Amino acid sequence: MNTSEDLIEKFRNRNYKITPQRLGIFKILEGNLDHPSAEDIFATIKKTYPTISFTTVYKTLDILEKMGEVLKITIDDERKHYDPNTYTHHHIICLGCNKISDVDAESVNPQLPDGILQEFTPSRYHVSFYGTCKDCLSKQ
Amino acid sequence: MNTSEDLIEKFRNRNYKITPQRLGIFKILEGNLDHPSAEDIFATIKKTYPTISFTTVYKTLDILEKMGEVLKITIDDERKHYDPNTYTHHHIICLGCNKISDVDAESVNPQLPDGILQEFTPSRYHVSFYGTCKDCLSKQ
DNA sequence: GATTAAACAATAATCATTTCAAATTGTCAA
DNA sequence: TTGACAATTTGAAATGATTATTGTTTAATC
Repeated sequence: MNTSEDLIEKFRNRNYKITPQRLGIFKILEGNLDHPSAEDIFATIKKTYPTISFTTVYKTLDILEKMGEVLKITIDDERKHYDPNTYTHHHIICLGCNKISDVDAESVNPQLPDGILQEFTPSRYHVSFYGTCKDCLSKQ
Repeated sequence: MNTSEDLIEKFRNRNYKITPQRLGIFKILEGNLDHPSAEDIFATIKKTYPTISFTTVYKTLDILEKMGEVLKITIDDERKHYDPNTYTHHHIICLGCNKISDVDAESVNPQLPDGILQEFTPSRYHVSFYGTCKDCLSKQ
Protein backbone atom coordinates (compact mmCIF):
# COMPACT_ATOMS: atom_id res chain seq x y z
CA MET A 1 0.00 0.00 0.00
CA ASN A 2 1.28 3.46 -0.95
CA THR A 3 2.51 6.04 1.50
CA SER A 4 1.91 9.71 0.76
CA GLU A 5 5.53 9.89 -0.31
CA ASP A 6 5.01 7.10 -2.82
CA LEU A 7 2.09 8.93 -4.33
CA ILE A 8 3.97 12.23 -4.46
CA GLU A 9 6.76 10.46 -6.28
CA LYS A 10 4.37 8.81 -8.73
CA PHE A 11 2.58 12.10 -9.39
CA ARG A 12 5.88 13.84 -10.06
CA ASN A 13 6.90 11.10 -12.47
CA ARG A 14 3.80 11.84 -14.50
CA ASN A 15 4.20 15.60 -14.22
CA TYR A 16 1.10 15.95 -12.11
CA LYS A 17 1.41 18.85 -9.73
CA ILE A 18 1.54 18.35 -6.01
CA THR A 19 -1.01 20.64 -4.44
CA PRO A 20 -1.93 20.89 -0.76
CA GLN A 21 -5.37 19.48 -1.61
CA ARG A 22 -3.92 16.44 -3.29
CA LEU A 23 -1.47 15.95 -0.48
CA GLY A 24 -4.35 16.01 1.99
CA ILE A 25 -6.13 13.30 0.03
CA PHE A 26 -2.95 11.21 -0.13
CA LYS A 27 -2.66 11.41 3.66
CA ILE A 28 -6.24 10.32 4.16
CA LEU A 29 -5.69 7.33 1.91
CA GLU A 30 -2.38 6.34 3.50
CA GLY A 31 -2.93 3.07 5.31
CA ASN A 32 -6.69 3.55 5.17
CA LEU A 33 -8.62 0.29 5.63
CA ASP A 34 -12.05 1.92 5.87
CA HIS A 35 -13.00 1.93 2.18
CA PRO A 36 -14.18 5.53 2.25
CA SER A 37 -16.60 6.95 -0.30
CA ALA A 38 -15.79 10.20 -2.11
CA GLU A 39 -18.11 11.88 0.36
CA ASP A 40 -16.25 10.43 3.34
CA ILE A 41 -12.97 11.71 1.98
CA PHE A 42 -14.47 15.11 1.25
CA ALA A 43 -15.86 15.35 4.79
CA THR A 44 -12.52 14.38 6.32
CA ILE A 45 -10.33 16.70 4.31
CA LYS A 46 -12.73 19.57 4.83
CA LYS A 47 -11.78 19.65 8.50
CA THR A 48 -8.20 20.63 7.71
CA TYR A 49 -8.89 22.21 4.33
CA PRO A 50 -12.29 23.91 4.55
CA THR A 51 -12.21 25.51 1.10
CA ILE A 52 -11.64 22.34 -0.88
CA SER A 53 -14.33 21.50 -3.38
CA PHE A 54 -15.97 18.18 -4.11
CA THR A 55 -14.75 18.38 -7.69
CA THR A 56 -11.15 18.33 -6.59
CA VAL A 57 -11.74 15.20 -4.53
CA TYR A 58 -13.43 13.42 -7.42
CA LYS A 59 -10.79 14.45 -9.92
CA THR A 60 -7.92 13.38 -7.70
CA LEU A 61 -9.53 10.03 -6.99
CA ASP A 62 -10.14 9.62 -10.69
CA ILE A 63 -6.49 10.23 -11.46
CA LEU A 64 -5.43 7.80 -8.75
CA GLU A 65 -7.79 5.17 -10.09
CA LYS A 66 -6.57 5.58 -13.66
CA MET A 67 -2.99 5.29 -12.37
CA GLY A 68 -4.01 2.09 -10.64
CA GLU A 69 -3.12 3.40 -7.18
CA VAL A 70 -6.61 3.04 -5.74
CA LEU A 71 -9.44 0.66 -6.55
CA LYS A 72 -12.99 1.80 -7.12
CA ILE A 73 -15.27 -0.65 -5.37
CA THR A 74 -18.85 -1.06 -6.59
CA ILE A 75 -20.13 -3.47 -3.96
CA ASP A 76 -22.45 -0.98 -2.28
CA ASP A 77 -25.70 -0.03 -4.04
CA GLU A 78 -25.61 3.50 -2.71
CA ARG A 79 -22.24 4.86 -3.67
CA LYS A 80 -18.77 3.96 -4.81
CA HIS A 81 -15.94 3.37 -2.38
CA TYR A 82 -12.21 3.77 -2.76
CA ASP A 83 -9.56 1.37 -1.56
CA PRO A 84 -5.87 2.30 -1.45
CA ASN A 85 -4.95 -1.36 -1.05
CA THR A 86 -4.46 -2.42 -4.66
CA TYR A 87 -3.01 -5.78 -3.80
CA THR A 88 -5.55 -8.44 -4.79
CA HIS A 89 -8.00 -8.99 -1.98
CA HIS A 90 -11.72 -9.29 -1.41
CA HIS A 91 -14.48 -7.73 0.62
CA ILE A 92 -17.26 -8.56 2.98
CA ILE A 93 -20.08 -6.09 3.41
CA CYS A 94 -22.54 -6.02 6.27
CA LEU A 95 -26.10 -5.80 5.01
CA GLY A 96 -27.05 -4.08 8.27
CA CYS A 97 -24.59 -1.19 8.47
CA ASN A 98 -22.88 -1.33 5.06
CA LYS A 99 -19.47 -1.58 6.68
CA ILE A 100 -16.91 -3.04 4.30
CA SER A 101 -14.05 -5.19 5.56
CA ASP A 102 -11.11 -6.86 3.86
CA VAL A 103 -10.64 -10.53 3.14
CA ASP A 104 -7.16 -11.71 2.18
CA ALA A 105 -6.82 -13.18 -1.27
CA GLU A 106 -4.79 -16.28 -0.47
CA SER A 107 -7.53 -18.14 1.34
CA VAL A 108 -10.22 -17.34 -1.20
CA ASN A 109 -9.60 -19.17 -4.43
CA PRO A 110 -12.28 -18.99 -7.06
CA GLN A 111 -11.86 -21.07 -10.20
CA LEU A 112 -12.98 -20.00 -13.64
CA PRO A 113 -14.30 -22.96 -15.66
CA ASP A 114 -12.49 -23.96 -18.87
CA GLY A 115 -15.46 -23.22 -21.10
CA ILE A 116 -15.41 -19.57 -20.10
CA LEU A 117 -11.71 -19.26 -20.78
CA GLN A 118 -12.37 -19.75 -24.48
CA GLU A 119 -14.73 -16.78 -24.52
CA PHE A 120 -13.05 -14.45 -22.10
CA THR A 121 -9.53 -13.53 -21.10
CA PRO A 122 -9.82 -12.67 -17.43
CA SER A 123 -7.48 -10.09 -15.99
CA ARG A 124 -8.70 -10.01 -12.42
CA TYR A 125 -11.55 -11.01 -10.18
CA HIS A 126 -13.19 -9.86 -7.03
CA VAL A 127 -15.28 -11.71 -4.46
CA SER A 128 -18.01 -9.93 -2.53
CA PHE A 129 -19.27 -11.67 0.57
CA TYR A 130 -22.55 -10.38 1.95
CA GLY A 131 -23.59 -11.01 5.51
CA THR A 132 -24.15 -9.55 8.94
CA CYS A 133 -21.44 -8.26 11.23
CA LYS A 134 -21.16 -9.11 14.92
CA ASP A 135 -22.50 -5.72 16.02
CA CYS A 136 -25.56 -5.85 13.79
CA LEU A 137 -26.21 -9.45 14.79
CA SER A 138 -26.34 -8.56 18.46
CA LYS A 139 -28.72 -5.67 17.78
CA GLN A 140 -31.33 -7.95 16.25
CA MET B 1 -35.62 -19.35 -13.01
CA ASN B 2 -39.19 -18.03 -12.85
CA THR B 3 -41.63 -18.14 -15.72
CA SER B 4 -44.19 -15.34 -16.11
CA GLU B 5 -46.74 -17.70 -14.63
CA ASP B 6 -44.58 -18.23 -11.53
CA LEU B 7 -44.33 -14.49 -11.00
CA ILE B 8 -48.07 -13.99 -11.53
CA GLU B 9 -48.68 -16.66 -8.92
CA LYS B 10 -46.23 -15.08 -6.48
CA PHE B 11 -47.70 -11.64 -6.99
CA ARG B 12 -51.19 -12.97 -6.36
CA ASN B 13 -50.03 -14.64 -3.17
CA ARG B 14 -48.90 -11.27 -1.89
CA ASN B 15 -52.00 -9.46 -3.12
CA TYR B 16 -50.07 -7.47 -5.68
CA LYS B 17 -52.16 -6.73 -8.71
CA ILE B 18 -51.37 -8.18 -12.07
CA THR B 19 -51.36 -5.37 -14.58
CA PRO B 20 -50.55 -5.54 -18.30
CA GLN B 21 -47.41 -3.48 -17.62
CA ARG B 22 -46.16 -5.86 -14.95
CA LEU B 23 -47.00 -8.82 -17.14
CA GLY B 24 -44.91 -7.26 -19.91
CA ILE B 25 -41.97 -6.92 -17.54
CA PHE B 26 -42.37 -10.52 -16.37
CA LYS B 27 -42.24 -11.70 -19.98
CA ILE B 28 -39.08 -9.72 -20.67
CA LEU B 29 -37.41 -11.24 -17.62
CA GLU B 30 -38.53 -14.79 -18.40
CA GLY B 31 -35.45 -16.79 -19.33
CA ASN B 32 -33.46 -13.59 -19.84
CA LEU B 33 -29.69 -14.11 -19.67
CA ASP B 34 -28.74 -10.61 -20.82
CA HIS B 35 -28.62 -8.88 -17.41
CA PRO B 36 -30.64 -5.89 -18.60
CA SER B 37 -30.55 -2.53 -16.87
CA ALA B 38 -33.80 -0.78 -15.92
CA GLU B 39 -33.29 1.34 -19.01
CA ASP B 40 -32.95 -1.74 -21.24
CA ILE B 41 -36.17 -3.15 -19.87
CA PHE B 42 -37.92 0.18 -20.30
CA ALA B 43 -36.77 0.41 -23.92
CA THR B 44 -37.95 -3.12 -24.66
CA ILE B 45 -41.37 -2.88 -23.09
CA LYS B 46 -41.97 0.49 -24.70
CA LYS B 47 -42.17 -1.19 -28.08
CA THR B 48 -45.29 -3.12 -27.11
CA TYR B 49 -46.48 -0.68 -24.45
CA PRO B 50 -45.54 2.83 -25.57
CA THR B 51 -47.24 4.68 -22.73
CA ILE B 52 -45.49 2.90 -19.86
CA SER B 53 -43.48 5.14 -17.56
CA PHE B 54 -39.98 4.64 -16.25
CA THR B 55 -41.31 4.76 -12.72
CA THR B 56 -43.46 1.71 -13.28
CA VAL B 57 -40.46 -0.26 -14.46
CA TYR B 58 -38.38 0.77 -11.46
CA LYS B 59 -41.15 0.04 -8.98
CA THR B 60 -41.87 -3.38 -10.42
CA LEU B 61 -38.19 -4.29 -10.42
CA ASP B 62 -37.93 -3.02 -6.87
CA ILE B 63 -40.81 -5.26 -5.76
CA LEU B 64 -39.28 -8.23 -7.54
CA GLU B 65 -35.94 -7.60 -5.90
CA LYS B 66 -37.46 -7.29 -2.43
CA MET B 67 -39.35 -10.53 -3.06
CA GLY B 68 -36.04 -12.13 -3.98
CA GLU B 69 -37.19 -13.01 -7.50
CA VAL B 70 -34.52 -10.96 -9.27
CA LEU B 71 -31.00 -9.96 -8.25
CA LYS B 72 -29.73 -6.42 -8.48
CA ILE B 73 -26.19 -6.57 -9.79
CA THR B 74 -23.79 -3.74 -8.96
CA ILE B 75 -20.76 -4.85 -10.95
CA ASP B 76 -21.05 -2.11 -13.58
CA ASP B 77 -19.96 1.41 -12.61
CA GLU B 78 -22.58 3.03 -14.80
CA ARG B 79 -25.89 1.53 -13.81
CA LYS B 80 -27.50 -1.39 -12.04
CA HIS B 81 -28.49 -4.55 -13.83
CA TYR B 82 -31.19 -7.09 -13.07
CA ASP B 83 -30.84 -10.84 -13.22
CA PRO B 84 -33.87 -13.14 -13.07
CA ASN B 85 -31.60 -16.09 -12.32
CA THR B 86 -31.55 -16.08 -8.52
CA TYR B 87 -29.80 -19.40 -8.24
CA THR B 88 -26.26 -18.74 -6.96
CA HIS B 89 -23.98 -17.98 -9.85
CA HIS B 90 -21.33 -15.49 -10.83
CA HIS B 91 -20.49 -13.01 -13.54
CA ILE B 92 -17.78 -12.06 -15.93
CA ILE B 93 -17.81 -8.57 -17.36
CA CYS B 94 -15.93 -7.43 -20.44
CA LEU B 95 -13.96 -4.27 -19.77
CA GLY B 96 -14.26 -3.41 -23.45
CA CYS B 97 -18.00 -3.59 -24.12
CA ASN B 98 -19.43 -4.06 -20.60
CA LYS B 99 -21.21 -7.25 -21.63
CA ILE B 100 -22.05 -9.41 -18.64
CA SER B 101 -22.07 -13.20 -18.89
CA ASP B 102 -22.90 -15.94 -16.42
CA VAL B 103 -20.50 -18.27 -14.67
CA ASP B 104 -21.94 -21.34 -12.98
CA ALA B 105 -21.47 -21.55 -9.26
CA GLU B 106 -20.34 -25.15 -8.87
CA SER B 107 -16.91 -24.70 -10.39
CA VAL B 108 -16.15 -21.44 -8.59
CA ASN B 109 -15.65 -22.08 -4.91
CA PRO B 110 -14.40 -19.22 -2.81
CA GLN B 111 -13.51 -19.92 0.81
CA LEU B 112 -14.01 -17.50 3.66
CA PRO B 113 -11.20 -17.74 6.22
CA ASP B 114 -12.03 -18.86 9.77
CA GLY B 115 -10.96 -15.57 11.32
CA ILE B 116 -13.59 -13.68 9.36
CA LEU B 117 -16.30 -16.12 10.34
CA GLN B 118 -16.01 -14.95 13.94
CA GLU B 119 -16.75 -11.37 12.88
CA PHE B 120 -19.27 -11.92 10.13
CA THR B 121 -22.08 -14.30 9.36
CA PRO B 122 -22.08 -14.57 5.59
CA SER B 123 -25.35 -15.20 3.82
CA ARG B 124 -24.18 -15.21 0.22
CA TYR B 125 -21.30 -14.26 -2.00
CA HIS B 126 -20.70 -13.18 -5.53
CA VAL B 127 -17.63 -13.37 -7.74
CA SER B 128 -17.01 -10.76 -10.44
CA PHE B 129 -14.48 -11.71 -13.07
CA TYR B 130 -13.18 -8.85 -15.18
CA GLY B 131 -11.55 -9.39 -18.53
CA THR B 132 -11.87 -9.03 -22.26
CA CYS B 133 -14.29 -10.95 -24.45
CA LYS B 134 -13.37 -12.66 -27.70
CA ASP B 135 -14.93 -9.93 -29.83
CA CYS B 136 -13.17 -7.09 -28.08
CA LEU B 137 -9.89 -9.01 -28.13
CA SER B 138 -10.03 -9.39 -31.91
CA LYS B 139 -10.77 -5.67 -32.33
CA GLN B 140 -7.57 -4.65 -30.61
C1' DG C 1 -71.79 -2.87 -13.03
C1' DA C 2 -70.24 -0.48 -8.55
C1' DT C 3 -66.67 -0.07 -5.09
C1' DT C 4 -62.13 0.48 -3.44
C1' DA C 5 -57.50 -0.06 -2.76
C1' DA C 6 -53.67 -0.38 -5.64
C1' DA C 7 -51.15 0.93 -9.68
C1' DC C 8 -50.68 4.10 -13.36
C1' DA C 9 -48.43 8.23 -15.84
C1' DA C 10 -46.55 12.53 -15.40
C1' DT C 11 -43.80 15.38 -13.15
C1' DA C 12 -40.84 17.09 -9.79
C1' DA C 13 -37.25 16.10 -6.51
C1' DT C 14 -33.00 13.94 -4.98
C1' DC C 15 -28.51 12.08 -4.96
C1' DA C 16 -24.01 10.94 -6.73
C1' DT C 17 -21.11 12.33 -10.08
C1' DT C 18 -19.35 15.16 -14.07
C1' DT C 19 -18.63 19.20 -16.78
C1' DC C 20 -17.39 23.94 -17.48
C1' DA C 21 -15.46 28.56 -17.28
C1' DA C 22 -13.02 31.65 -14.57
C1' DA C 23 -9.75 32.47 -10.86
C1' DT C 24 -5.76 30.64 -8.60
C1' DT C 25 -1.43 28.34 -7.91
C1' DG C 26 2.67 24.97 -8.57
C1' DT C 27 6.57 24.61 -11.26
C1' DC C 28 10.52 25.78 -13.66
C1' DA C 29 13.55 28.52 -16.26
C1' DA C 30 15.62 32.94 -16.38
C1' DT D 1 13.29 35.22 -6.51
C1' DT D 2 10.48 36.29 -9.82
C1' DG D 3 7.38 35.89 -13.79
C1' DA D 4 5.05 33.24 -17.17
C1' DC D 5 2.47 29.51 -18.27
C1' DA D 6 0.06 25.56 -17.99
C1' DA D 7 -2.17 22.78 -14.76
C1' DT D 8 -5.27 22.85 -10.94
C1' DT D 9 -8.90 24.47 -7.99
C1' DT D 10 -13.21 26.27 -7.37
C1' DG D 11 -18.18 27.03 -7.49
C1' DA D 12 -21.96 26.65 -10.10
C1' DA D 13 -24.59 24.42 -13.13
C1' DA D 14 -25.53 20.09 -15.81
C1' DT D 15 -26.23 15.24 -16.05
C1' DG D 16 -28.04 10.70 -15.47
C1' DA D 17 -29.93 7.33 -12.53
C1' DT D 18 -33.23 6.69 -9.23
C1' DT D 19 -37.07 7.96 -5.92
C1' DA D 20 -41.09 10.55 -4.25
C1' DT D 21 -45.43 12.90 -5.00
C1' DT D 22 -49.84 13.58 -6.90
C1' DG D 23 -53.94 13.26 -9.14
C1' DT D 24 -56.10 9.76 -12.52
C1' DT D 25 -57.07 5.19 -13.97
C1' DT D 26 -57.71 0.31 -13.36
C1' DA D 27 -57.66 -4.70 -11.51
C1' DA D 28 -59.91 -7.44 -8.35
C1' DT D 29 -63.79 -8.57 -5.66
C1' DC D 30 -68.47 -8.41 -4.67
